[in-house]
Amino acid sequence: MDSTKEKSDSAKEKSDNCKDDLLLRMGLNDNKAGMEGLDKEKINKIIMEATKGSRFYGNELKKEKQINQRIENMLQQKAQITSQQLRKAQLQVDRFAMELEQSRDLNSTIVHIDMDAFYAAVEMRDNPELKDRPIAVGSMSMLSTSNYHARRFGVRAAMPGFIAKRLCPQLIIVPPNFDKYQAVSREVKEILTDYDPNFMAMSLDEAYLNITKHLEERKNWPEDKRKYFITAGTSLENDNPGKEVNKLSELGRSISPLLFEDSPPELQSPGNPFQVNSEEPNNPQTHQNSVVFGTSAEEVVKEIRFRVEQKTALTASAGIAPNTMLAKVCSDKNKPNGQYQILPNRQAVMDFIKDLPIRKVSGIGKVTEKMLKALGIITCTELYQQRALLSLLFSETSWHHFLHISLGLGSTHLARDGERKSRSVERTFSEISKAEEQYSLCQELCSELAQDLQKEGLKGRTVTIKLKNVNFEVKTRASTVSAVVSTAEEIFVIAKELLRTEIDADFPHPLRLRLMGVRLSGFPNEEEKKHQQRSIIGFLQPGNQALSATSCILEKTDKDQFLKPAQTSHKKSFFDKKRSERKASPQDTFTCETVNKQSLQTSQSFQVLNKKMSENLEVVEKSHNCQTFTCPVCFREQGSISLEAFNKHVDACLDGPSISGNPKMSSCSHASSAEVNEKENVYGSVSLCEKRGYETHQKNTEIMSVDPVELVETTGKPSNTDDIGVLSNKLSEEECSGPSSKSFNMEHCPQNSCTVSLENEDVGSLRRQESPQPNLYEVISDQVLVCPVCNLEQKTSDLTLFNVHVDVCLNKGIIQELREDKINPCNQPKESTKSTDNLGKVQKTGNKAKRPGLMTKYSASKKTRPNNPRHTLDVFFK
DNA sequence: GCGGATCAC
DNA sequence: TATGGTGATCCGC
Repeated sequence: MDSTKEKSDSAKEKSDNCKDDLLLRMGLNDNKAGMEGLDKEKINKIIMEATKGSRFYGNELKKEKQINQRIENMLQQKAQITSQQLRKAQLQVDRFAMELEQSRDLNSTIVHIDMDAFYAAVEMRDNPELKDRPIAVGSMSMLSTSNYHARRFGVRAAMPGFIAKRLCPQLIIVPPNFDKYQAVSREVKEILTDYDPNFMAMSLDEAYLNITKHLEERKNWPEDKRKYFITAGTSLENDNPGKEVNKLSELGRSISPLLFEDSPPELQSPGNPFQVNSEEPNNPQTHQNSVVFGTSAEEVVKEIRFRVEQKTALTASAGIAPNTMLAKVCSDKNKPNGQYQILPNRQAVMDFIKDLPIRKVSGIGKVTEKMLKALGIITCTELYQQRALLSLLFSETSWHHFLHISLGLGSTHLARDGERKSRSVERTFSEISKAEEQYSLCQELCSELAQDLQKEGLKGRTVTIKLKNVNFEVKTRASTVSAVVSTAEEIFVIAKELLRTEIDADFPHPLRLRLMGVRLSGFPNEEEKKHQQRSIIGFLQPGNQALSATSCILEKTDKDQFLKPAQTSHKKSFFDKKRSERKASPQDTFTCETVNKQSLQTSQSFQVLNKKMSENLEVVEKSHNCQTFTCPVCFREQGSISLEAFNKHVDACLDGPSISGNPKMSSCSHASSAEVNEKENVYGSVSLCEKRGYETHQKNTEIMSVDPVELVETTGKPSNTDDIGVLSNKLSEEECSGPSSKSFNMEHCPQNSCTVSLENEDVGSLRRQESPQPNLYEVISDQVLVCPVCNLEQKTSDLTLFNVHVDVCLNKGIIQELREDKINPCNQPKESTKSTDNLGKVQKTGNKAKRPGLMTKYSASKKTRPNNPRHTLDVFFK
């Protein structure tokens, strides 16, 4: 009877914050008279008092309204379904159900292991003072878990600590110690490996095992291979010194008394420490100091739990079933420190499923539960009965999922962890409204993210920022660039721009933020990486005639490794600064940092740059014949000259080192590689380093372009080309470390010519091409690059950063603004002249005719960004 | 590709 | 005083 109470301990309830649902769930916290704890009314009252009127609650109400609207939409749609449609759907769904039934696989034995109140249990184990007391792990702001004692007071995971304290003033909140949990988790996983080397860890305290193979082998195992000695753990000794511990019947409580004493007494059936639901003929045999486990699945799982407890003094619960979906539900059934098995036959599965509330199933969350409840569906049986209707109201993915659940079907093999798809960092803080602080924070997040990315060697193309305002409204903004990025600086260039757009959009009102996050995704898969690899090899292959434009997508140089960790320069973190309330000057708090390094960009920059250039040319073209042009080669403004004159300048720029009207241009080299080599070997290498040291104010840009056709022709000198791929690595590693560094740089950069035409035809052809002409630009700049899109000087010598900036420029469509305001996007946010829009404001949307999806079909609202379109160049310069 | 949402842990 | 962080996926644009 009361064991059903403990079922409610499932992880699912942990994360629910919605008060309505909380109220419902609290019914599971009722206590017997005289017992310590709170009844549900008290719990709900306290929670409501602590919650009501808060911004958080306001947002919860708003979200609830949206869900209700979705439900209303769904019910409307349901009302329009004809009986004929329903019959047709029934046939279709039943056909599919039949197929599923035929493919039902009962041959696998899947185990789900779940450590009981893991973090809390570890803390209790390691601190005897916490024994017998209600504890939770987390902070005043948020708890990640609570022990069973605390749960009697309604203290749950995902509940803010300050509310928990009101529920249970004696509650001890222990700060989390993840390193320790990790170490314990490793110990557990070592055991699991013995039963399934390919087990799937879902988190520190949860894992799936496929023990099918183990069972097969185990059949023939002699007894001593299944025999384990019982050792009393340390926690045991300070519990009940005189207690007899070497009997299995005592294991449950004696070895890990802490948890058990918190458990409802009815779970502690003295003669049966392992909660099992079937009569097992070969229960563990206890001897003097050892125990022998049988060969059945149930015995295996007992053995696992026994070993885990012996090793860690912590208990685990487990579920055994023919598939993962069922095993997961099972592990929850006899929690804590229990196990449950669904025997591998259809009847057993269906019996189990019959009255199972759908909410118990992984994947059915709060919202889905509510929507299905509106259709009268609470149990799996009802889910099955309504299958035809569901197929008409939900997306295919969704109703397929529902059908699987209602038939008790699930995955029978443990999918190997796929490749990571994204990496992110986010942080909650007390309100931050000042733009410069927001930028500064953003920069810090980018640095953190970059560190994480570097550890895993990840580079991606899409940067997403996440903002949550003080009203708990969340929005994300993403930007995809044409080449992978990974360093803090690269990511920040993009993130900053996204942030700036949002700040501008709300101007003159500040963004009142409580959370900010940065994510990188769009990692190239293995195939793409290989392709890039092949491309670079093909590109550099001597005599390669079939040099296609696409083959020029080269691997970006791996310069991060020689980039000084950006963070090391930060003595104090943003938060530290805030905390100490030492206000730095605006320039300090937010500047687009000049990257103190020089990097040679061999590859993708060409693609990016070329694209930008071609688009820039269009810009120029569209802005009539007399304009301020910026040379795409030397990046100097050419003043108001005609296209023809500008073209001549570009040609000249490409043709020779001396450029008319550009006194600051130190070289725009078209020397032979030998010349360059010599020159740089003798002078350049040293001078560049020196320049950075002593002449940092001086602008110095060197540009080389490489026409691939000529490159191929000149590959008779292998030394010129073979090493291009590693060129920047070497260069930057040795950057400024000695005279040799720069010579390397030049040595491998074959000179060449590149003609840039502003004739319409050429511009058009550039534009039309998916991939630009395979020209390879290498820009070496000591100080300043000029963005060919926005025409503004970029305070960076890092070409990749520069390219990212250009990408961002294009993506955000800020060219016009920039040209007008002459505001560098790397600098302080400008005062936007844009009127505030209703960005983020909720608007109703009409019903769509298409088949609904679970998540959005019945969406109650839609956000629009009327004044913040994703401009394309075409739009901009129309 | 983007943005909002849902879900798990 | 005070309601998390990370990753994945789906769906409609």
